[in-house]
Amino acid sequence: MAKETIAGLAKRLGISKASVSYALNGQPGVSEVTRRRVLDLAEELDWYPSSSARALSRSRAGAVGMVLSADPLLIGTEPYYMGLLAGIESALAEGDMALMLRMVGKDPLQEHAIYERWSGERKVDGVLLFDHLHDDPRPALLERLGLPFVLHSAPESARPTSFSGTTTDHDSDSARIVDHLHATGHRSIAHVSGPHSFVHEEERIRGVRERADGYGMTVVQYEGSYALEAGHDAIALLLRAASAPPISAVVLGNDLMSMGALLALRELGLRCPEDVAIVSWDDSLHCQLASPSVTALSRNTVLQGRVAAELLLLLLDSGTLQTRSMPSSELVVRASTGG
Amino acid sequence: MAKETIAGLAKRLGISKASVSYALNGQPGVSEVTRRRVLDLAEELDWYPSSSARALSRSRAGAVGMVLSADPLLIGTEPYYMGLLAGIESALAEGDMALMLRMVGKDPLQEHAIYERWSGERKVDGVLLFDHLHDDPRPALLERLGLPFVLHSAPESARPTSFSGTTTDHDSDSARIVDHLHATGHRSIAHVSGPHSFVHEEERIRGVRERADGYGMTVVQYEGSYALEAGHDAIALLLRAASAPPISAVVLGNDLMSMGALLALRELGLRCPEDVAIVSWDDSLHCQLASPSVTALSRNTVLQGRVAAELLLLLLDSGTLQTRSMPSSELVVRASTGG
DNA sequence: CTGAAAGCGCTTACAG
DNA sequence: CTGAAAGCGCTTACAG
Repeated sequence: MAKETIAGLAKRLGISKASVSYALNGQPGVSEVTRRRVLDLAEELDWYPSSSARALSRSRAGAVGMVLSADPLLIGTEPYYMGLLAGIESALAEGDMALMLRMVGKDPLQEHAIYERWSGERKVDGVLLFDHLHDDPRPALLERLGLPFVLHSAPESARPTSFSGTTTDHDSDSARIVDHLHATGHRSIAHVSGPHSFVHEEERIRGVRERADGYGMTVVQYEGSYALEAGHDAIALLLRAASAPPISAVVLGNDLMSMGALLALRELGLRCPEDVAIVSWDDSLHCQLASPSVTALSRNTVLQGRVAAELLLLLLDSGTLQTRSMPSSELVVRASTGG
Repeated sequence: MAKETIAGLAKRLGISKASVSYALNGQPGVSEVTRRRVLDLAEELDWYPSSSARALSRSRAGAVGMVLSADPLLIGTEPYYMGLLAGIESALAEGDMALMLRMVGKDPLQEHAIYERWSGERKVDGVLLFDHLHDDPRPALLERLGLPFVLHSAPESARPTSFSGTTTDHDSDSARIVDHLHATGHRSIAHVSGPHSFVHEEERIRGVRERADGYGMTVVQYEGSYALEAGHDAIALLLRAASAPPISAVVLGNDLMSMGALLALRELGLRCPEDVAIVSWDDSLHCQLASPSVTALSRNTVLQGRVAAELLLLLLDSGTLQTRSMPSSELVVRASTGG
């Protein structure tokens, strides 16, 4: 069977290609009777319009792009990204948009090159941006390229002027964690964040410090890499440095570093939570399975992906810039803080 | 700046569109001088040919599709899929092919509908098939649709007659595991597999049984779902059933079930490995972090994805059907078997 | 409501 | 080696 085309359908039905197209796309310009006949025939023949022909004539790719730019090792072990992907995918599928996925290392130039290419080839209609960086060059680049985008976890201050984005209330997340530690008796804590180059880490750091200050708690900050080893090394360093009062709880920026912290405590012969309590800024199966299980901030990553994708669809369909705040996270209290 | 086109470049250079096209695509039909001028101008203008126009005139989408069809919860926690994706992506990027990703639940009809659509819209040039099922309807469907595909982990018996595929030597994997258990003194073991509907599970089951038989070992088989709870429940059930000699080691089909098994042992007050040893058929960070750490078969999932993608590219470029066997896995011995 | 025609931006025989 | 032209399969003003 030769591939059917719109011309073929038109001939079979004795009408013009235009009518078939109108019928297919729900456009006015055909009678209901004709429309039904077209739709029925398409269904009967299992026929779908060619995506590339459509893309060419509509000047719309029908796809959005996402670059996963992180240490491949991290991506593989971080459940965070899979959740994000699942959410994105579900929203895109509903909007009949395809997801174009690329994974590259931490090299920003590679990521930029992909955007240039996508824009030049008109391969995607828009882009999803995650992990907002301090002085992030990507928004300006995408604007120059004319590629619409949604910035996930944009700073609260970013009003929907030049781009769409989701915002996360890091202050509230920070407060949740610090409040819990204060309530369980901790007065001197450490905060092992992810890289300061991420905007969300800056905000978390400020949030934790301000909340702790409010309670008169001491907080030592340490910059980690999100890798398990970073959590391990941070603990070793922080607990070696004699501080008064001694650190009795450590907040770590993700689940991997929290696992590293647990390992380090074990090596040092320290008990958790009796000697040192642990809180993870990301929940995952690792936190649940660890012994002791780890108290963690549960952010709904699937929902986050979904909302970001929805904002992008909205932007592409109607040009509407919008900011949506993510629902606040929940602290799941487990054994690592005596839960 | 209006979008450049091939016609624009041709005009600027005072040559025909055809020449520009030939130059761009490395085709004969242009002098080296002209080719250079074209390439230089394209570079200077940051210009790339429109992917949809290309796709339409070449009748080639420039993308391959992959449907992740599994319990979303499983996908999120299984590092397996991320590794696969990373490998696939790296091979495709080198071949200048895009990856079209869809995630659906376990409903096979949904997956089939996606293939029909992709084929009808000519949205992808080929498809990557994972998790080969017993009586898998997908190969026949894809053949009917005219969509080339690669079957990952096809049975050894499948010669490259009708499709390309990778093969895994499950016998050797099984032997590796059983040998280790036998060497560490176990004579009565249980094997908690994944669903029997997967071809690879059938082969593992046979492999384990045959090898155990060779040693005169007893082996009880149990069908799990790959979910953590399945591993948990299996342990409870298997150890309750009094068998002689009592089961002293359990092999579980993936890392999640192995974690469940560990939890169940703890609940039952049994020590691992002293009372019951554990082996996981998939290695992951979970196996490393668990206490005790879990002996696991380390399959290189990144490589597996890469090879599958390479086979598909080969098939699409040259029509060559080929079978490639995956390198055999390595058993990483850890504390759960007394390592 | 319908049809003939141009256009989307490439590739590719076909003549020169 | 180069150019003019047809074709890929849709969509969309534009006339009727």
